[in-house]
Amino acid sequence: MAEETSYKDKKVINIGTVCELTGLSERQIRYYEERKLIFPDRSKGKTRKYSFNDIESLMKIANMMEEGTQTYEIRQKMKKEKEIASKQAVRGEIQGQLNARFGVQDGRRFRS
Amino acid sequence: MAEETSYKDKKVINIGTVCELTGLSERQIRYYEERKLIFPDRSKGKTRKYSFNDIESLMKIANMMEEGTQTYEIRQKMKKEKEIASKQAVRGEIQGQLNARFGVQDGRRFRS
DNA sequence: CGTGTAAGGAATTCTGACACG
DNA sequence: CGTGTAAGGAATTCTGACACG
Repeated sequence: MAEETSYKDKKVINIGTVCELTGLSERQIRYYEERKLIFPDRSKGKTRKYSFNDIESLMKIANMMEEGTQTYEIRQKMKKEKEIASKQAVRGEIQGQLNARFGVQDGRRFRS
Repeated sequence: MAEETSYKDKKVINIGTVCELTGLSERQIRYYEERKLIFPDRSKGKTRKYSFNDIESLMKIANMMEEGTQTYEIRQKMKKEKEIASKQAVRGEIQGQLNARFGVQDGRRFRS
């Protein structure tokens, strides 16, 4: 259940490297940010910083763009996925509370 | 046994970001490279690229330096650790070959 | 030995705009 | 709408060297 997110989510990659990893141009990457599809951090000097997660998102975006999907539609789709994920998180939390009270460990039940 | 190395090993981080993450100066980081303690990649434009693994190494190096260890000794120590790791890799490989021939699956033995 | 710094240049990134369609 | 490009400036990074110790 616990995931290794520390590296995937850290925004440390410059736009030039993102271009290499995704095959996209700087122009495209900045435009997708303008259209609210990705959200890089900024360093003091204003340079954009991306995470590996951002890169994965960009590759998915690139695929959808190739299929002719518009940025607006992509944003809609991402919003929906986010809602689903959030519902699953709530469900997981409730499940966790149930487990804490009524007990499940390594698949075996117990009473606390 | 299979590890998620794809992100940890990818050299994508610029030196400025490494400074922020490690608290070291550019000068220090470049010097440790000169002393063969780290080995960043280079982009076309000659800028250095580091991985998260490099950053972890640098933090260990920083700790040893604070304790007064010399770069030479650190390099020796790293060499030894590398040898140990390599021996373990060999052992793991042999074990894998044994398993392939005589069989272990999910902890249960089998004959092929 | 390990690190700071000023020096000068090269590579990187940024923004706003014009262009095409 | 999505992307290329030239423009000018600002931030980043690089190397080799001098300094201190």
